[in-house]
Amino acid sequence: MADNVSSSSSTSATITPPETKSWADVADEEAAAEIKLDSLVVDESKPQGALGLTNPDDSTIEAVTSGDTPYTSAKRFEDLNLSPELLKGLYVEMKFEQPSKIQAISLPMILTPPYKNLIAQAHNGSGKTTCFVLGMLSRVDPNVREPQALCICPTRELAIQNMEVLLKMGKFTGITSELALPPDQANYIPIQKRPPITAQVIIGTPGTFSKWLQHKKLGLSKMKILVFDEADHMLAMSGFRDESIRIMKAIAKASSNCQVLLFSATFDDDVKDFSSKIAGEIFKREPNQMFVKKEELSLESVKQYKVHCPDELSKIMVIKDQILELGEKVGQAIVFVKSRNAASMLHQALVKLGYEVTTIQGALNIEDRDKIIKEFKEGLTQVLIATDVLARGFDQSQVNLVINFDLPVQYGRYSEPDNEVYLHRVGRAGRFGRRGAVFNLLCLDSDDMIMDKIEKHFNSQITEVAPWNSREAFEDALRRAGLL
DNA sequence: AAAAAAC
Repeated sequence: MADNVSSSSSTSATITPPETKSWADVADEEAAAEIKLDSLVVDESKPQGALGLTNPDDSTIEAVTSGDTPYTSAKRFEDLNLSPELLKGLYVEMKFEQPSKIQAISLPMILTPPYKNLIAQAHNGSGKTTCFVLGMLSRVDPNVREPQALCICPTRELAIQNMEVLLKMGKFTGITSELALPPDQANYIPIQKRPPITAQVIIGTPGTFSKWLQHKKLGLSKMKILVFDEADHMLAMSGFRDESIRIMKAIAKASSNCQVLLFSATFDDDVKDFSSKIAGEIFKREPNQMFVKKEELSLESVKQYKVHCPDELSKIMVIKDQILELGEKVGQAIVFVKSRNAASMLHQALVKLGYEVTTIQGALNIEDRDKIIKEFKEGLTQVLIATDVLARGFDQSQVNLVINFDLPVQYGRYSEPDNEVYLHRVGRAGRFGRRGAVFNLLCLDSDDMIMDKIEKHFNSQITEVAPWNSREAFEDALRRAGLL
Protein backbone atom coordinates (compact mmCIF):
# COMPACT_ATOMS: atom_id res chain seq x y z
CA MET A 1 0.00 0.00 0.00
CA ALA A 2 1.28 3.42 0.79
CA ASP A 3 5.00 3.27 1.01
CA ASN A 4 6.34 6.12 3.02
CA VAL A 5 9.31 7.63 1.34
CA SER A 6 11.39 9.06 4.09
CA SER A 7 12.63 12.53 3.58
CA SER A 8 16.31 13.16 3.62
CA SER A 9 15.82 16.87 3.62
CA SER A 10 16.15 19.03 6.66
CA THR A 11 13.02 19.41 8.71
CA SER A 12 13.43 23.11 9.15
CA ALA A 13 11.08 25.27 7.20
CA THR A 14 11.10 28.81 6.02
CA ILE A 15 8.25 31.07 6.82
CA THR A 16 7.58 34.09 4.69
CA PRO A 17 6.63 36.80 5.09
CA PRO A 18 7.87 38.71 6.97
CA GLU A 19 10.82 37.12 8.69
CA THR A 20 12.48 33.75 8.40
CA LYS A 21 11.82 31.17 11.05
CA SER A 22 10.87 27.53 11.14
CA TRP A 23 7.43 26.16 11.76
CA ALA A 24 8.70 24.45 14.86
CA ASP A 25 10.13 27.69 16.13
CA VAL A 26 6.80 29.39 15.82
CA ALA A 27 5.27 27.20 18.46
CA ASP A 28 8.05 28.13 20.82
CA GLU A 29 7.29 31.80 20.56
CA GLU A 30 6.25 33.19 23.89
CA ALA A 31 3.49 35.20 22.36
CA ALA A 32 1.57 32.53 20.57
CA ALA A 33 -0.95 35.17 19.65
CA GLU A 34 1.61 36.50 17.25
CA ILE A 35 0.96 33.65 14.86
CA LYS A 36 -2.75 34.01 15.11
CA LEU A 37 -4.09 34.10 11.59
CA ASP A 38 -0.63 34.63 10.22
CA SER A 39 0.14 32.86 7.02
CA LEU A 40 2.86 30.32 7.41
CA VAL A 41 4.44 29.38 4.16
CA VAL A 42 6.50 26.26 4.44
CA ASP A 43 9.04 26.11 1.70
CA GLU A 44 11.80 23.62 1.10
CA SER A 45 14.23 23.31 -1.71
CA LYS A 46 13.60 20.05 -3.41
CA PRO A 47 16.18 17.35 -2.86
CA GLN A 48 17.16 15.13 -5.74
CA GLY A 49 15.07 12.02 -5.82
CA ALA A 50 16.88 8.73 -5.69
CA LEU A 51 15.78 5.54 -7.42
CA GLY A 52 13.31 7.33 -9.63
CA LEU A 53 11.58 8.84 -6.67
CA THR A 54 11.31 12.49 -5.97
CA ASN A 55 10.43 13.85 -2.60
CA PRO A 56 6.72 13.35 -2.01
CA ASP A 57 6.54 16.07 0.58
CA ASP A 58 4.52 19.12 -0.10
CA SER A 59 6.89 21.88 -0.93
CA THR A 60 4.54 24.76 -0.41
CA ILE A 61 1.73 24.66 2.06
CA GLU A 62 0.16 27.73 3.47
CA ALA A 63 -1.16 27.05 6.93
CA VAL A 64 -3.43 29.35 8.88
CA THR A 65 -4.08 28.58 12.50
CA SER A 66 -7.04 30.04 14.27
CA GLY A 67 -7.12 30.90 17.94
CA ASP A 68 -4.04 30.82 20.12
CA THR A 69 -3.30 27.11 20.33
CA PRO A 70 0.41 26.62 19.69
CA TYR A 71 1.43 23.76 17.44
CA THR A 72 4.83 22.20 17.05
CA SER A 73 5.63 20.40 13.85
CA ALA A 74 6.10 16.68 14.54
CA LYS A 75 9.57 15.58 13.47
CA ARG A 76 9.03 12.08 14.80
CA PHE A 77 5.92 10.02 15.48
CA GLU A 78 7.08 9.86 19.10
CA ASP A 79 6.31 13.57 19.36
CA LEU A 80 2.62 12.86 18.98
CA ASN A 81 1.80 11.03 22.20
CA LEU A 82 0.52 7.98 20.36
CA SER A 83 -0.17 4.67 22.03
CA PRO A 84 2.59 2.03 21.76
CA GLU A 85 0.21 -0.16 19.76
CA LEU A 86 -0.36 2.58 17.21
CA LEU A 87 3.35 3.34 16.94
CA LYS A 88 3.96 -0.34 16.30
CA GLY A 89 1.40 -0.23 13.49
CA LEU A 90 3.16 2.75 11.94
CA TYR A 91 6.62 1.21 12.05
CA VAL A 92 5.95 -2.49 11.61
CA GLU A 93 2.87 -2.59 9.38
CA MET A 94 3.07 0.70 7.49
CA LYS A 95 6.87 0.68 7.47
CA PHE A 96 6.94 4.42 8.12
CA GLU A 97 10.07 6.01 9.47
CA GLN A 98 9.07 9.57 10.14
CA PRO A 99 6.14 11.87 9.40
CA SER A 100 5.93 13.32 5.90
CA LYS A 101 5.55 17.08 5.60
CA ILE A 102 1.76 17.12 5.60
CA GLN A 103 1.73 14.67 8.50
CA ALA A 104 4.24 16.73 10.45
CA ILE A 105 2.11 19.83 10.13
CA SER A 106 -1.42 18.46 10.31
CA LEU A 107 -1.12 15.75 12.96
CA PRO A 108 -0.32 18.15 15.80
CA MET A 109 -3.30 20.25 14.72
CA ILE A 110 -5.52 17.18 14.78
CA LEU A 111 -4.23 15.68 18.02
CA THR A 112 -3.71 18.72 20.25
CA PRO A 113 -6.58 19.80 22.50
CA PRO A 114 -8.94 21.57 22.08
CA TYR A 115 -9.11 19.46 18.92
CA LYS A 116 -9.93 22.19 16.47
CA ASN A 117 -11.49 21.51 13.12
CA LEU A 118 -9.13 21.34 10.19
CA ILE A 119 -9.40 22.02 6.48
CA ALA A 120 -6.34 20.49 4.87
CA GLN A 121 -5.24 20.57 1.27
CA ALA A 122 -2.17 18.70 0.09
CA HIS A 123 -0.87 17.28 -3.14
CA ASN A 124 -2.10 14.03 -4.64
CA GLY A 125 -0.16 11.07 -3.34
CA SER A 126 1.35 12.92 -0.42
CA GLY A 127 -0.21 10.86 2.33
CA LYS A 128 -3.47 12.54 3.31
CA THR A 129 -5.12 9.21 4.04
CA THR A 130 -2.55 8.26 6.61
CA CYS A 131 -3.10 11.63 8.30
CA PHE A 132 -6.76 11.24 8.94
CA VAL A 133 -6.59 7.50 9.60
CA LEU A 134 -3.98 8.17 12.26
CA GLY A 135 -6.16 10.99 13.54
CA MET A 136 -9.14 8.70 13.91
CA LEU A 137 -7.19 5.85 15.49
CA SER A 138 -5.52 8.03 18.07
CA ARG A 139 -8.63 9.91 19.09
CA VAL A 140 -10.72 6.78 19.66
CA ASP A 141 -10.94 5.50 23.24
CA PRO A 142 -10.53 1.71 22.89
CA ASN A 143 -12.50 1.15 26.10
CA VAL A 144 -15.66 2.78 24.82
CA ARG A 145 -17.49 0.24 22.68
CA GLU A 146 -19.43 2.76 20.62
CA PRO A 147 -18.92 4.61 17.34
CA GLN A 148 -16.42 7.44 17.91
CA ALA A 149 -15.00 8.17 14.47
CA LEU A 150 -16.66 8.51 11.09
CA CYS A 151 -15.09 8.87 7.66
CA ILE A 152 -17.28 9.77 4.71
CA CYS A 153 -16.04 9.11 1.17
CA PRO A 154 -17.47 9.78 -2.29
CA THR A 155 -17.16 6.24 -3.64
CA ARG A 156 -17.34 2.65 -2.54
CA GLU A 157 -13.82 2.00 -3.85
CA LEU A 158 -12.33 4.79 -1.79
CA ALA A 159 -14.09 3.69 1.38
CA ILE A 160 -12.72 0.16 0.97
CA GLN A 161 -9.24 1.48 0.29
CA ASN A 162 -9.30 3.73 3.34
CA MET A 163 -10.51 0.82 5.46
CA GLU A 164 -7.53 -1.23 4.30
CA VAL A 165 -5.20 1.50 5.54
CA LEU A 166 -7.06 1.70 8.84
CA LEU A 167 -6.89 -2.05 9.42
CA LYS A 168 -3.19 -2.09 8.67
CA MET A 169 -2.23 0.91 10.77
CA GLY A 170 -4.54 -0.07 13.61
CA LYS A 171 -3.65 -3.75 13.60
CA PHE A 172 -2.27 -3.80 17.14
CA THR A 173 -4.75 -1.36 18.70
CA GLY A 174 -7.77 -3.64 19.01
CA ILE A 175 -9.93 -0.79 17.73
CA THR A 176 -13.00 -2.10 15.91
CA SER A 177 -14.20 -0.85 12.55
CA GLU A 178 -16.89 -1.32 9.97
CA LEU A 179 -17.65 -0.29 6.42
CA ALA A 180 -20.85 1.64 5.81
CA LEU A 181 -21.53 0.54 2.26
CA PRO A 182 -24.41 -1.12 0.45
CA PRO A 183 -23.82 -4.85 1.00
CA ASP A 184 -23.30 -7.25 -1.87
CA GLN A 185 -25.83 -10.05 -2.38
CA ALA A 186 -23.95 -12.55 -0.28
CA ASN A 187 -23.88 -10.32 2.80
CA TYR A 188 -27.29 -8.73 2.51
CA ILE A 189 -29.22 -8.29 5.74
CA PRO A 190 -32.35 -6.13 5.84
CA ILE A 191 -31.56 -2.96 7.75
CA GLN A 192 -34.40 -3.57 10.21
CA LYS A 193 -32.83 -6.86 11.27
CA ARG A 194 -29.41 -5.39 11.84
CA PRO A 195 -28.23 -4.84 15.39
CA PRO A 196 -27.09 -1.29 16.23
CA ILE A 197 -23.56 -0.48 15.12
CA THR A 198 -20.96 -0.87 17.85
CA ALA A 199 -17.78 -0.51 15.79
CA GLN A 200 -15.57 2.34 16.96
CA VAL A 201 -14.50 3.60 13.54
CA ILE A 202 -16.83 3.62 10.57
CA ILE A 203 -15.87 4.38 6.99
CA GLY A 204 -18.40 4.60 4.20
CA THR A 205 -20.46 6.49 1.67
CA PRO A 206 -23.15 9.09 2.45
CA GLY A 207 -26.17 7.09 1.36
CA THR A 208 -25.52 4.24 3.73
CA PHE A 209 -24.78 6.59 6.63
CA SER A 210 -28.08 8.34 6.02
CA LYS A 211 -29.87 5.03 5.91
CA TRP A 212 -28.33 3.88 9.17
CA LEU A 213 -29.21 7.16 10.83
CA GLN A 214 -32.73 7.04 9.52
CA HIS A 215 -33.20 3.57 11.01
CA LYS A 216 -31.54 4.60 14.25
CA LYS A 217 -28.82 2.01 13.92
CA LEU A 218 -25.96 4.44 14.41
CA GLY A 219 -25.51 6.18 17.75
CA LEU A 220 -23.77 9.55 17.48
CA SER A 221 -23.47 10.64 21.10
CA LYS A 222 -19.88 9.44 21.53
CA MET A 223 -18.66 10.79 18.21
CA LYS A 224 -15.27 12.48 18.58
CA ILE A 225 -14.02 12.90 15.04
CA LEU A 226 -15.71 13.25 11.67
CA VAL A 227 -13.63 13.06 8.49
CA PHE A 228 -14.62 14.02 4.98
CA ASP A 229 -12.29 12.50 2.43
CA GLU A 230 -12.28 14.36 -0.91
CA ALA A 231 -14.01 17.04 1.09
CA ASP A 232 -14.35 19.57 -1.71
CA HIS A 233 -16.45 17.11 -3.64
CA MET A 234 -18.37 16.07 -0.55
CA LEU A 235 -19.30 19.72 0.03
CA ALA A 236 -19.74 20.84 -3.57
CA MET A 237 -23.18 21.76 -4.80
CA SER A 238 -22.68 19.40 -7.72
CA GLY A 239 -21.42 16.75 -5.34
CA PHE A 240 -22.76 15.56 -2.03
CA ARG A 241 -23.38 18.90 -0.31
CA ASP A 242 -26.89 18.26 0.98
CA GLU A 243 -26.19 14.81 2.33
CA SER A 244 -22.93 15.86 3.88
CA ILE A 245 -24.53 18.76 5.68
CA ARG A 246 -27.37 16.63 6.91
CA ILE A 247 -24.91 14.17 8.45
CA MET A 248 -22.81 17.02 9.88
CA LYS A 249 -25.83 18.58 11.53
CA ALA A 250 -26.99 15.29 12.99
CA ILE A 251 -23.58 14.75 14.54
CA ALA A 252 -23.25 18.33 15.76
CA LYS A 253 -26.59 17.97 17.48
CA ALA A 254 -25.74 14.69 19.20
CA SER A 255 -22.11 15.42 19.99
CA SER A 256 -21.45 19.14 19.91
CA ASN A 257 -17.69 19.01 20.38
CA CYS A 258 -17.02 16.53 17.60
CA GLN A 259 -13.94 17.47 15.61
CA VAL A 260 -14.33 17.81 11.85
CA LEU A 261 -11.52 17.21 9.35
CA LEU A 262 -11.84 18.13 5.69
CA PHE A 263 -9.17 16.65 3.43
CA SER A 264 -8.63 17.00 -0.31
CA ALA A 265 -6.03 17.77 -2.95
CA THR A 266 -8.34 20.39 -4.44
CA PHE A 267 -10.50 23.17 -3.04
CA ASP A 268 -11.78 25.62 -5.61
CA ASP A 269 -12.46 29.09 -4.24
CA ASP A 270 -16.19 28.61 -3.83
CA VAL A 271 -15.86 25.37 -1.92
CA LYS A 272 -12.99 26.80 0.10
CA ASP A 273 -15.15 29.67 1.33
CA PHE A 274 -18.12 27.42 1.88
CA SER A 275 -16.07 24.85 3.79
CA SER A 276 -14.67 27.22 6.33
CA LYS A 277 -18.04 28.90 6.71
CA ILE A 278 -20.01 25.70 7.20
CA ALA A 279 -17.50 24.13 9.55
CA GLY A 280 -17.67 27.26 11.67
CA GLU A 281 -21.44 27.60 11.55
CA ILE A 282 -22.37 24.05 12.37
CA PHE A 283 -19.63 23.40 14.87
CA LYS A 284 -19.28 26.94 16.22
CA ARG A 285 -15.53 27.05 15.90
CA GLU A 286 -13.05 28.55 13.49
CA PRO A 287 -11.15 25.79 11.71
CA ASN A 288 -7.41 25.59 11.23
CA GLN A 289 -6.59 25.63 7.54
CA MET A 290 -3.80 24.66 5.22
CA PHE A 291 -3.83 25.30 1.51
CA VAL A 292 -1.66 24.94 -1.57
CA LYS A 293 -1.70 27.47 -4.42
CA LYS A 294 -3.25 26.02 -7.56
CA GLU A 295 -0.10 26.76 -9.56
CA GLU A 296 1.84 24.62 -7.10
CA LEU A 297 -0.48 21.65 -7.28
CA SER A 298 0.77 19.95 -10.45
CA LEU A 299 2.95 16.98 -9.71
CA GLU A 300 6.42 17.65 -11.06
CA SER A 301 7.21 13.96 -11.32
CA VAL A 302 4.34 13.42 -13.76
CA LYS A 303 4.84 14.59 -17.35
CA GLN A 304 1.76 15.83 -19.14
CA TYR A 305 1.30 15.45 -22.90
CA LYS A 306 -1.32 16.23 -25.51
CA VAL A 307 -1.94 14.27 -28.68
CA HIS A 308 -3.89 15.68 -31.61
CA CYS A 309 -5.97 12.92 -33.17
CA PRO A 310 -7.76 13.43 -36.50
CA ASP A 311 -10.95 11.70 -35.35
CA GLU A 312 -12.54 9.60 -32.62
CA LEU A 313 -11.45 6.34 -34.20
CA SER A 314 -7.81 7.36 -34.12
CA LYS A 315 -8.13 7.93 -30.38
CA ILE A 316 -8.93 4.23 -30.09
CA MET A 317 -5.93 3.47 -32.30
CA VAL A 318 -3.68 5.44 -29.95
CA ILE A 319 -4.87 3.27 -27.07
CA LYS A 320 -4.36 0.14 -29.15
CA ASP A 321 -1.06 0.87 -30.89
CA GLN A 322 0.71 2.98 -28.31
CA ILE A 323 -0.70 2.52 -24.85
CA LEU A 324 -1.52 -1.17 -24.95
CA GLU A 325 1.70 -2.04 -26.75
CA LEU A 326 4.11 0.24 -24.93
CA GLY A 327 2.23 0.11 -21.68
CA GLU A 328 3.47 -3.39 -20.95
CA LYS A 329 6.95 -2.08 -20.30
CA VAL A 330 5.81 0.94 -18.39
CA GLY A 331 3.42 -0.26 -15.71
CA GLN A 332 -0.31 -0.10 -15.28
CA ALA A 333 -2.53 2.43 -17.00
CA ILE A 334 -5.92 4.02 -16.40
CA VAL A 335 -7.92 5.34 -19.34
CA PHE A 336 -10.48 7.94 -18.28
CA VAL A 337 -13.64 8.46 -20.31
CA LYS A 338 -16.53 10.86 -19.88
CA SER A 339 -19.45 8.52 -19.35
CA ARG A 340 -20.54 5.00 -18.55
CA ASN A 341 -21.58 4.62 -22.13
CA ALA A 342 -18.24 5.78 -23.47
CA ALA A 343 -16.60 3.29 -21.13
CA SER A 344 -18.52 0.33 -22.54
CA MET A 345 -17.98 1.51 -26.11
CA LEU A 346 -14.23 1.74 -25.70
CA HIS A 347 -14.16 -1.54 -23.82
CA GLN A 348 -16.02 -3.36 -26.57
CA ALA A 349 -13.90 -1.82 -29.30
CA LEU A 350 -10.68 -2.98 -27.66
CA VAL A 351 -11.99 -6.45 -26.87
CA LYS A 352 -13.04 -6.78 -30.49
CA LEU A 353 -9.48 -5.95 -31.50
CA GLY A 354 -8.33 -8.81 -29.32
CA TYR A 355 -7.04 -6.94 -26.27
CA GLU A 356 -7.67 -7.71 -22.65
CA VAL A 357 -8.90 -4.69 -20.77
CA THR A 358 -11.23 -4.27 -17.83
CA THR A 359 -13.61 -1.44 -17.12
CA ILE A 360 -15.03 0.09 -13.99
CA GLN A 361 -18.04 2.37 -13.83
CA GLY A 362 -20.97 2.94 -11.56
CA ALA A 363 -23.52 0.94 -13.52
CA LEU A 364 -21.73 -2.33 -12.85
CA ASN A 365 -22.99 -4.42 -9.99
CA ILE A 366 -21.13 -4.34 -6.70
CA GLU A 367 -19.61 -7.79 -7.08
CA ASP A 368 -18.08 -6.94 -10.46
CA ARG A 369 -16.77 -3.59 -9.21
CA ASP A 370 -15.05 -5.21 -6.26
CA LYS A 371 -13.59 -7.94 -8.45
CA ILE A 372 -12.23 -5.60 -11.12
CA ILE A 373 -10.56 -3.36 -8.55
CA LYS A 374 -9.10 -6.37 -6.76
CA GLU A 375 -7.64 -7.75 -9.99
CA PHE A 376 -6.17 -4.40 -10.93
CA LYS A 377 -4.64 -3.88 -7.49
CA GLU A 378 -3.12 -7.33 -7.61
CA GLY A 379 -1.56 -6.45 -10.96
CA LEU A 380 -3.52 -9.10 -12.82
CA THR A 381 -4.80 -6.52 -15.29
CA GLN A 382 -2.72 -3.91 -17.03
CA VAL A 383 -5.11 -1.38 -18.49
CA LEU A 384 -8.24 -0.20 -16.74
CA ILE A 385 -10.90 1.90 -18.43
CA ALA A 386 -12.70 4.08 -15.92
CA THR A 387 -15.22 6.85 -15.51
CA ASP A 388 -14.58 9.49 -12.89
CA VAL A 389 -15.67 7.00 -10.25
CA LEU A 390 -11.93 6.35 -10.04
CA ALA A 391 -10.71 9.92 -10.59
CA ARG A 392 -10.23 10.64 -6.92
CA GLY A 393 -8.14 8.98 -4.29
CA PHE A 394 -7.55 5.63 -5.95
CA ASP A 395 -4.11 4.52 -4.84
CA GLN A 396 -2.22 2.01 -6.91
CA SER A 397 1.49 2.68 -7.00
CA GLN A 398 2.01 0.71 -10.22
CA VAL A 399 -0.09 3.17 -12.22
CA ASN A 400 2.40 5.16 -14.28
CA LEU A 401 0.14 6.12 -17.16
CA VAL A 402 -3.06 8.11 -17.19
CA ILE A 403 -4.88 8.64 -20.46
CA ASN A 404 -7.60 11.22 -20.80
CA PHE A 405 -9.54 9.64 -23.62
CA ASP A 406 -12.06 12.40 -22.93
CA LEU A 407 -11.06 15.60 -21.18
CA PRO A 408 -12.97 16.36 -17.99
CA VAL A 409 -15.53 19.11 -18.51
CA GLN A 410 -18.07 20.76 -16.27
CA TYR A 411 -21.57 19.41 -16.37
CA GLY A 412 -23.80 21.81 -18.26
CA ARG A 413 -20.81 23.95 -19.30
CA TYR A 414 -19.14 21.64 -21.73
CA SER A 415 -16.67 24.19 -23.07
CA GLU A 416 -15.24 24.66 -19.60
CA PRO A 417 -12.72 22.21 -18.14
CA ASP A 418 -13.22 20.62 -14.76
CA ASN A 419 -9.80 21.57 -13.43
CA GLU A 420 -10.25 19.75 -10.17
CA VAL A 421 -11.17 16.46 -11.80
CA TYR A 422 -8.27 16.91 -14.21
CA LEU A 423 -5.83 17.27 -11.35
CA HIS A 424 -7.27 14.27 -9.53
CA ARG A 425 -7.00 12.10 -12.63
CA VAL A 426 -3.37 13.13 -13.12
CA GLY A 427 -2.79 12.25 -9.49
CA ARG A 428 -3.59 8.58 -10.15
CA ALA A 429 -0.10 8.39 -11.64
CA GLY A 430 2.98 9.37 -9.73
CA ARG A 431 1.91 8.22 -6.31
CA PHE A 432 4.32 9.32 -3.58
CA GLY A 433 6.62 11.11 -5.97
CA ARG A 434 6.92 8.34 -8.51
CA ARG A 435 7.40 9.12 -12.17
CA GLY A 436 4.40 9.11 -14.46
CA ALA A 437 2.96 10.34 -17.73
CA VAL A 438 -0.41 11.67 -18.79
CA PHE A 439 -1.63 11.62 -22.38
CA ASN A 440 -4.52 13.91 -23.23
CA LEU A 441 -6.18 12.81 -26.47
CA LEU A 442 -7.57 15.80 -28.35
CA CYS A 443 -9.81 15.58 -31.36
CA LEU A 444 -12.26 18.45 -31.57
CA ASP A 445 -11.40 22.15 -31.68
CA SER A 446 -13.16 22.48 -28.36
CA ASP A 447 -10.73 19.94 -26.90
CA ASP A 448 -7.90 22.30 -27.77
CA MET A 449 -9.59 25.20 -26.07
CA ILE A 450 -10.28 23.16 -22.96
CA MET A 451 -6.70 21.93 -22.88
CA ASP A 452 -5.45 25.54 -23.14
CA LYS A 453 -7.62 26.55 -20.22
CA ILE A 454 -6.31 23.69 -18.10
CA GLU A 455 -2.75 24.64 -19.01
CA LYS A 456 -3.35 28.22 -17.98
CA HIS A 457 -5.19 27.34 -14.80
CA PHE A 458 -2.34 25.31 -13.36
CA ASN A 459 0.36 27.22 -15.23
CA SER A 460 1.72 23.85 -16.27
CA GLN A 461 3.54 22.74 -19.39
CA ILE A 462 1.71 20.27 -21.58
CA THR A 463 3.95 19.04 -24.35
CA GLU A 464 2.66 17.96 -27.74
CA VAL A 465 3.28 14.41 -28.94
CA ALA A 466 3.16 14.29 -32.74
CA PRO A 467 2.21 12.78 -34.98
CA TRP A 468 -0.51 10.82 -33.22
CA ASN A 469 0.44 7.54 -34.90
CA SER A 470 4.18 7.65 -34.36
CA ARG A 471 5.60 4.97 -32.12
CA GLU A 472 8.84 6.92 -31.87
CA ALA A 473 7.06 10.01 -30.64
CA PHE A 474 5.38 8.06 -27.84
CA GLU A 475 8.56 6.25 -26.90
CA ASP A 476 10.34 9.55 -26.74
CA ALA A 477 7.61 10.99 -24.54
CA LEU A 478 7.82 8.06 -22.16
CA ARG A 479 11.58 8.38 -22.08
CA ARG A 480 11.31 12.06 -21.21
CA ALA A 481 8.91 11.11 -18.45
CA GLY A 482 11.54 8.77 -17.08
CA LEU A 483 9.48 5.68 -17.75
CA LEU A 484 11.58 4.02 -20.45
C1' DA B 1 -23.24 15.84 -23.52
C1' DA B 2 -22.07 13.42 -16.31
C1' DA B 3 -20.39 10.69 -12.22
C1' DA B 4 -20.94 9.56 -7.83
C1' DA B 5 -24.68 7.22 -3.67
C1' DA B 6 -29.09 5.03 -2.76
C1' DC B 7 -33.85 5.26 -2.34
